[in-house]
Amino acid sequence: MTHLFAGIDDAGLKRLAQCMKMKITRFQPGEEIATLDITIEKIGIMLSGNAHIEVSDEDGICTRVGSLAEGDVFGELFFLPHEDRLCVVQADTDCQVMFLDWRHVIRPCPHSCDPHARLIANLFQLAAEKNRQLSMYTDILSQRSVRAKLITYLEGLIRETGSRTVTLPMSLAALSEYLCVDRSAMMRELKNMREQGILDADRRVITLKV
Amino acid sequence: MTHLFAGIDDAGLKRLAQCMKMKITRFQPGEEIATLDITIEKIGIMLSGNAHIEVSDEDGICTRVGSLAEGDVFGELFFLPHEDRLCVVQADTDCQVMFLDWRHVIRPCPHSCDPHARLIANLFQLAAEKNRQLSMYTDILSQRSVRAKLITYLEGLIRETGSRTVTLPMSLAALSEYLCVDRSAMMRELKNMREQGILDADRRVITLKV
DNA sequence: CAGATGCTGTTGCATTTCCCACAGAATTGT
DNA sequence: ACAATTCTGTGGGAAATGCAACAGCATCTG
Repeated sequence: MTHLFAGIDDAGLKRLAQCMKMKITRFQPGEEIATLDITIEKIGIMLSGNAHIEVSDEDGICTRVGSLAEGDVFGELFFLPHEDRLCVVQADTDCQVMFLDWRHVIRPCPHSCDPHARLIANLFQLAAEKNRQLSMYTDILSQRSVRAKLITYLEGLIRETGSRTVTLPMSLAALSEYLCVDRSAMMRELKNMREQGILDADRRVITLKV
Repeated sequence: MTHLFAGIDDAGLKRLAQCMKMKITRFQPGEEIATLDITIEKIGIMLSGNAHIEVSDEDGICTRVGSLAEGDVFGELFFLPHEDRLCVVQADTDCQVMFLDWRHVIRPCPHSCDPHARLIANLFQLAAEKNRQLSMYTDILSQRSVRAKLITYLEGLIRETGSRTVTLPMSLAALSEYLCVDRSAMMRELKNMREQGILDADRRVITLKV
């Protein structure tokens, strides 16, 4: 995974910090870190701690739409909310967050410095990766049966890890939610596939044999 | 929808064209316009004609993953393929395509010109919008029932158009594919909802009454 | 105009998926 | 070490979904 400051050395970082007036702020658990608008304005980087993004619809019902941990980047660039919805980033633990001002990011600094170009490239790379993740997810969800969803998901994991035996990064219960299927239906399907020799499954360790 | 060159006047465009060596190429139907790699290299803008993006997996099976029409932008920034897959942009009709070189885009030109900053901002805006579209789609697909998928889709349309009565931008058959459900099941559900007074539906004109 | 094609609307039937409920295994917290 | 909680694995019965097939309309084409 690309890092926002990948390929930028300390000297470059210092220059950037001046160049675009980085600010670092601390937040307490429960505090509001930022609200996301419909225009791109800010970029935040989680330096430490955990947070989440939640959207509330017209009825005031909140839904968690994402989690943020150390190193993660957030902002309108990565999550552009719908027009009439309120979208908030909220701290779960103590957090340190660095803010960049969008206007300074896109306006090339008068020195036309190299770290600057690098930062922009990294930002694009991150946006592209986010994009790829999302389309991988729609790939899974567009499968019609529980079995096809499972296989598509597992193939993705296999592609990432390079091994046909994978360990699920979450509980089976959580997986069923991720795949948007009933847990018991998924367990049943796992059993069927095991019986048909399509895969081996022992708790969270699964080997796809197709 | 933001345009790639939004807010840039003719003088600015000319300057940009020099600045980043824009190239315009023609393509015949069926011709390959570009292949998308796993690193960001190029940005293409459809000036005229139609094309599509297709991915072929290890078995050589192609799947259409997107359509491009006049004004659309493509490139690794917007569709980053999986590591071991071949991804091709292919012309459906006669096409004129403008190419920008990625390196010239992110490297602020020595003149630090304003159109340049504008172009970068527009690119980001487009990426963010693409992102939003994708997450809207996952929103729909993550609904468990045909009814919930329909309602989520319609609410999205209503939000976009501002009217509770919407005309579907595709045939009902195409909609069922988009929602990843069986066509007859969807028709049945539409009838049920009509009978229950949840909506009015006459062919592609639907009014949501909730 | 006639024929072809594609879209819409409907139905019976098979299958899958969901919901609910339960019990043992594993994990966490005290 | 024990209690509490979560996770895993299973099953029956209900409900939703998918499949296949057909007929009426609309649209396109020569």
